[in-house]
Amino acid sequence: MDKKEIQEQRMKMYFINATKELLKGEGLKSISVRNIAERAGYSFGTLYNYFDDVKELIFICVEDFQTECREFIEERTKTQAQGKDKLRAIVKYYMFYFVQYPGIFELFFLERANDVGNKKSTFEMIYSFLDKLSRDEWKYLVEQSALSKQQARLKAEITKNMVVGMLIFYLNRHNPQSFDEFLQKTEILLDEILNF
Amino acid sequence: MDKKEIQEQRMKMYFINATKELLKGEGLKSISVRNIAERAGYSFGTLYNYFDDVKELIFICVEDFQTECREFIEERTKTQAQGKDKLRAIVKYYMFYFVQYPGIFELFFLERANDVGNKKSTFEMIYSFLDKLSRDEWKYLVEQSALSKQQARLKAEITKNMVVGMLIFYLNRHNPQSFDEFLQKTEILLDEILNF
DNA sequence: TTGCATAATTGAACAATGTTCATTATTTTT
DNA sequence: AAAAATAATGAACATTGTTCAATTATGCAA
Repeated sequence: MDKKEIQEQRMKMYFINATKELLKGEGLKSISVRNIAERAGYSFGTLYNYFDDVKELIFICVEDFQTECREFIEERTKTQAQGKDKLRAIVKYYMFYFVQYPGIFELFFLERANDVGNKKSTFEMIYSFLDKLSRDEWKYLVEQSALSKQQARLKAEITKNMVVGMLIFYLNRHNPQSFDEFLQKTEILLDEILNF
Repeated sequence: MDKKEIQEQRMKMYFINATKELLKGEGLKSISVRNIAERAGYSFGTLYNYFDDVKELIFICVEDFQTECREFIEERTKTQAQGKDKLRAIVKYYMFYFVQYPGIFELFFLERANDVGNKKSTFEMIYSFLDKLSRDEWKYLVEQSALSKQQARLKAEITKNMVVGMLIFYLNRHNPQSFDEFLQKTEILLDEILNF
């Protein structure tokens, strides 16, 4: 039935939006079934009529946040001309997005891949997310003969992994202590990687 | 009293060793107060006569594991002559140690810095751990005029952060899937960073 | 409108978590 | 041996995710 479909989707949305609000606000630690359900205006039991478990709900949020993150970056970099500067900016705003929403960072990178199935593709999406965001710029630099295709691949890989490490230390360990220092460090290390 | 001191230390050791065994074996997820206490041969309540909370117990393990990790690396690299190869080897075995004990990786890098005080220094120790392990090699390379002091600092920083990112993706997300691929990727990326 | 059948919502109940604390057991001192 | 001090214990509490029988709401046919 069509009506059923619409109603079910609407119900799901209530829970999804509640979860997204909590993740943005308080982060992963504030997520509980009872919390989500209360914010959605239903009992915690009702949640299980629409989702198998709380993980399913949380991983639905990942895709929404990815879209949001992409838009966040594009808004801030679309006017820039192709090249190193734009590449740097993309990576920078990619990091800033997660600094703004540490809960989403946890969700994207720290949540364990316990089990199976459909989540595999979600993880793959997260892993290649920065690659997709910066692909055009690396490609452009290769076409400009600024560096070889192989070197671009390696530097992109180094960047991708380094960025996660930096975010861990900053968000989980307050190292560096201030955002200013973090910003400065980001710039300096990206400069070193793009120093060709 | 001296006797009291010895007895208390001994009691602490029972719990610490039980915790270390669990971390090495099953990882952080298998850690529970009742689990630790059972393995130590006492009630879970007894644990609280010797530790403020389970976090204190866990963070004591960090220092022990750091010593173990340092020895693990030194055993495998002490015969090598100073230079790039040894530096690569140190970083590699640093990573291998955590691949061997993913629970210790979680403990070192993923456990949140919730609160205060004495843990600050523990986190600082963890953060600078790879720096300390590889300091002599970077210094040697600078002395050999292979690269500038500033560049060495930056490359060390890039490496430190990248390594954590790579371990996250490998241990938490099974990316790459096999240890062989992970090993290969490690070598290639370290080569690129040390390509001077 | 009424009555029945189907569907959706609910929260009590369960297991597992960390932590507290009054009670019990042990050891030390007198 | 009795008293005092110390240590060990597990019942109890507040959380957590999840299940499911019972309740409430809804849709539909008569």
